[in-house]
Amino acid sequence: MPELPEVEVTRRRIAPLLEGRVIASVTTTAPSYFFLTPPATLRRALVGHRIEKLERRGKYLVGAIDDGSRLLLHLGMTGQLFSSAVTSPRLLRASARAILAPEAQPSFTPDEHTHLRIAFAGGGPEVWMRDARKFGKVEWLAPGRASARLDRLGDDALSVSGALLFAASRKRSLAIKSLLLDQAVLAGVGNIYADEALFGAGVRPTRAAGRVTRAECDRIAAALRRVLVRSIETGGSSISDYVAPDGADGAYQDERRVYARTGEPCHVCATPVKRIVVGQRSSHFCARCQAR
DNA sequence: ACCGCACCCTGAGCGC
DNA sequence: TGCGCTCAGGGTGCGG
Repeated sequence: MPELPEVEVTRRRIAPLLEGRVIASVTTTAPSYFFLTPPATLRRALVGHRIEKLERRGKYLVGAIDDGSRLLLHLGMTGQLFSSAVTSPRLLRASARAILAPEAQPSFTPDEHTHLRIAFAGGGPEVWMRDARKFGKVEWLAPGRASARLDRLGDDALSVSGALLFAASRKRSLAIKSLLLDQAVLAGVGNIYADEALFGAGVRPTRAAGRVTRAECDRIAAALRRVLVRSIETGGSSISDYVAPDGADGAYQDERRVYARTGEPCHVCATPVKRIVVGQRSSHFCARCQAR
């Protein structure tokens, strides 16, 4: 679900609820691979402490805690991080959505997928994390402790340059689309924005990375920055699960040019958008606008 | 070193 | 209605 724009919008809107508040309690579901740090350890580490600042590294949220430790959150494919005070149809199953009229939908109550609930001293809305597929992650890092996951990440995708893409792609035989998705090259790019950027640059997703020219790298970098910034401005893409912490939907899905538009006409030339598989991920492009 | 693949899960939507 | 199938915004670890 969440790529850089959705994670950034989440960070901006959840930070006011989180930053500087003393954590009163931490409630979790049972231990599972979702918790890289076991729930009991997590509770001990967080209760009584404050998250001073919430930052973003690629698709990770990193909370800086008052004792120098850090809390890492990753939303995986279906992760949702939100205020306990909000409701949204996206927090409900389709079956529940179908039964209840929108005005009759009660505020969300924690279900079996609500893996983390953080309450604060002095009350107010809690911060809840829900993830049906459990591809997300929660990890606590003791003071001074490095994180292999964070250390692996390349430059943040918002600061991508053509020079960086050109250097990273030389002598690489994989598809340029797969290179863009490699978090060690660029942190934050996911399937939607890789497809959208390649469309914007007029480059086919299957092109061998090593054969992409310097001029094309410049165009890809510019298009990537453009779609990421625009998506943040519009609140991200709400395609199936993504909901902002305040319960609002994003609107960038309405500005997509190719992603999940298979068979629909290209907005530029009306050629039906094609869907193929590149590196085990569905990929969408216009065969006319994105020449071989 | 690089690259493709299986795998970690649940739920929606489709054809029959 | 229900079954079986495919698909889904991510990341890791393995083997060739």
